[in-house]
Amino acid sequence: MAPTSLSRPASTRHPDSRFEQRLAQILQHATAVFYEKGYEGASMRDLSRSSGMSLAGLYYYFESKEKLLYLIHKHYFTTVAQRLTERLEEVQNPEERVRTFIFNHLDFFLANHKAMKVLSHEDDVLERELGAEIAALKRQYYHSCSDLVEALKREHSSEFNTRVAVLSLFGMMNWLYTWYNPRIDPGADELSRQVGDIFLRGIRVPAAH
Amino acid sequence: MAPTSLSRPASTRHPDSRFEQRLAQILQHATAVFYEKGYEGASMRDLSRSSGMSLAGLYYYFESKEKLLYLIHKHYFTTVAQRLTERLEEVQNPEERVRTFIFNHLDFFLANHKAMKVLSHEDDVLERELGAEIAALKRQYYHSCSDLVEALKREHSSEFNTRVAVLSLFGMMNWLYTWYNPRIDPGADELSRQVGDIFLRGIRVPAAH
Amino acid sequence: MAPTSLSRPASTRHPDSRFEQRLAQILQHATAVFYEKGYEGASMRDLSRSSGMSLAGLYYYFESKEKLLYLIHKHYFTTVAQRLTERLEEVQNPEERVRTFIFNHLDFFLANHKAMKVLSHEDDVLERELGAEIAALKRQYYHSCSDLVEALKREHSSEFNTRVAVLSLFGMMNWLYTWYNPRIDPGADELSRQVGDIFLRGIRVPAAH
Amino acid sequence: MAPTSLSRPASTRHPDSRFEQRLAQILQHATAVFYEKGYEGASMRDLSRSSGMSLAGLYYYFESKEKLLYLIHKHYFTTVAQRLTERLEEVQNPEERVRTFIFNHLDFFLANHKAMKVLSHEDDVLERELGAEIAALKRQYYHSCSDLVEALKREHSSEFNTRVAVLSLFGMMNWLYTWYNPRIDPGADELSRQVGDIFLRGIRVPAAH
DNA sequence: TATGAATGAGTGTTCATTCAT
DNA sequence: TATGAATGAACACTCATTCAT
Repeated sequence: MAPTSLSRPASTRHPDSRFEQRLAQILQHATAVFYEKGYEGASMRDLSRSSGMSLAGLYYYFESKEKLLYLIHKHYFTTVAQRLTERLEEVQNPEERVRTFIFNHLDFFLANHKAMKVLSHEDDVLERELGAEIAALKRQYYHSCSDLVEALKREHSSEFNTRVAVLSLFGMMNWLYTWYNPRIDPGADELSRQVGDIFLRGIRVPAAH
Repeated sequence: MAPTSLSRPASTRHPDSRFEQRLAQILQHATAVFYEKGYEGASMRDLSRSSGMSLAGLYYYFESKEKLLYLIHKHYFTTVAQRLTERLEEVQNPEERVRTFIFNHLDFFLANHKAMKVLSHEDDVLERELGAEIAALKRQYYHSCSDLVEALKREHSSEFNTRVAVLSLFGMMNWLYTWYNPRIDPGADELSRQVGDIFLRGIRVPAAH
Repeated sequence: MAPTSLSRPASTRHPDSRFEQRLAQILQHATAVFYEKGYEGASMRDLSRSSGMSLAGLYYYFESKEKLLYLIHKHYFTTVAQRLTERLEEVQNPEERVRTFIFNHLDFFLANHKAMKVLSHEDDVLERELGAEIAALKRQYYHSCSDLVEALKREHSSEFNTRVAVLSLFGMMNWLYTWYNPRIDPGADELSRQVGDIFLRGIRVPAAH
Repeated sequence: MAPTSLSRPASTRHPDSRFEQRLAQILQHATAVFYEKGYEGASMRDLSRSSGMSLAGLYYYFESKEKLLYLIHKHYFTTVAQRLTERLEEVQNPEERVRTFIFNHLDFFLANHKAMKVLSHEDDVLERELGAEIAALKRQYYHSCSDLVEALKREHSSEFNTRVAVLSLFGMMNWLYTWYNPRIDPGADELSRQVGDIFLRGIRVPAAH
């Protein structure tokens, strides 16, 4: 995890320093609190309590509550996108590549479900530069999915509205945070197979001619 | 729209009185504000400003900010469910009935997109009795969809996890609030056709034997 | 009960009119509410609720919350003082006259214990003219007691600080509202005998020479 | 003065720390404000003004207005009871022990008359646990007086209602806050002698036989 | 005679944040 | 590296009161 702009001058940090480790812990606690109470509903006092650090102490690690949310967004988005890249390197078949995207997303989603609710739910609270940066990350992630779907579409000579299809797929996946229950619902493997089935069968539309 | 428990004794109200009308206006303004800022992020002062009524004056119409959110939830959920019932009366074919559900939902969604974001986004902030009542409404709505899908499944002798399928469908539809853009995306008719296509094709899974 | 200055022009009132009766009822309800919550702690809404009259309606009968407290003070003080006058007319013996004062006070106190708590407890909240008028009433009542004690003192040729003695007597009597329990404590007759015993024995101090 | 439950963890406090000192100062200011305006009538803003600390700053020292009143009650009650214990250690004679109680009470009362008005006047506003704890303290204090009076009663073989007598004594003493004027009334020594005279002579009732 | 509707000022309390240490 | 102490601004909500009807 490598947050880019922190309150401390960059020159005094080195990767995986105690600073980074401590910050990562705080981010975890904060994620849990935002998960429970939402970003607006959570107070810095809540974060202080959950992390065991004093209110003032927290400000050594990030400069504002909003920046903290930014760091969370950035960390998880960077991570999920990076894993995706790694996994796609080993897959060539267009349909398998889409399935890989879905599996990667859901696998990460279920393993980090608190963070993923935060990312899904607190999508538009970041403002200005911070918001723009995260939005760019998301756009990029969206396009990496969109590209995979387009490739498949070409292979199948299908006809459908890619934008609607891809965003519907994101809807199926991101809405999970409202209903997924690990005790009764399938795990990442089976779930991504089922969602993949619905989506892939769903878009196999022979072009009309 | 008929809010159930208000500060005034029920006996002094009659349907569509000035009181009800004024409350309905306030609900509209409040919906717009919650849409913009979220429930937690919106202050009663924001509501006062947007509705043109004094802060104290608002409390004549509802007893708390939470009750206001409850009234919004209740109004829109009741309405969408009622329209569904009406529309389903005229449709017999199982597949058409599922398509009717989708169209009804998206039609209402797009016509009341601010409210629908509020309903989707502020799903779990209502507590205790208020929350339980709305949750019951939502469960009922979910089951009405689930029943339609089950009927179709029987007809097609398909095999799939109904729960996952139905909640994926809700995901496709409810996630709309994060991306739908009336200038570039299709209207309710076409959109519900496309979503319906993906979903219905997606679940047409012949039973293995 | 004849309050002196009300919001309605005097010319339109006549004694025991419906207006006076309604006001008297409101005063009773208000007394009960002030007894429970204190003057500052009670809201006009509480009074509205307890009297069954609308918030705005109350203002037809008195012009402010403070004036209402004034009316209560005035009514009860006038009444207890008037009864005292009547009772003293039939008693000549100095000691008996002091006992009559005590009995009159306690008899009234126990019969109107809610009001008496209000009078005792909300002693200094009335301001300016209103406060001055009630203070004058109380001073007069104090002096009527003080005079009786002075008369007795002369008869017995006792020596003691009259002010301290009389105010101690008032203390014994007015403090009652904090502890009197009708189920275990004696009634007005016996209680005033006991308090009278303590006080009268207590001040029978032969002058030193 | 050792408040029991504060917002800071007990482990980080040590007796007479700056925190305790500052809290004690605030308690003094608050006592003066409650004395002037009553508990309900005083606002947190009044306390802020009188103590020279910001409104929000006050909440660092106690968690609510009610808790503040509790701390005041507790401090003064604990102190007066403790002094009583010390003074009684040196007195054996039953009558002198009652006189010691009276002197101790009035001495403290006059030296802390603002606080004592608050304790007398805001007797029943504390609720639940807080109220119960203070009520227990008061009951204990009442019984320590009652025991002394009982002892005297046995010695004199007197007959009187102890409860009425003791509560009358408290009435004489606690009512002081409504009338005591240091410029014209006697000091603690003389005043407690006079009150003691009235009370002790008052209860010297030979048993009837 | 009484009230529904409304309000400005105020309530107790919490907010994210700062700064000396 | 971390915190105790403090703050101005804001929070949801209630206050006594008014006024057209």
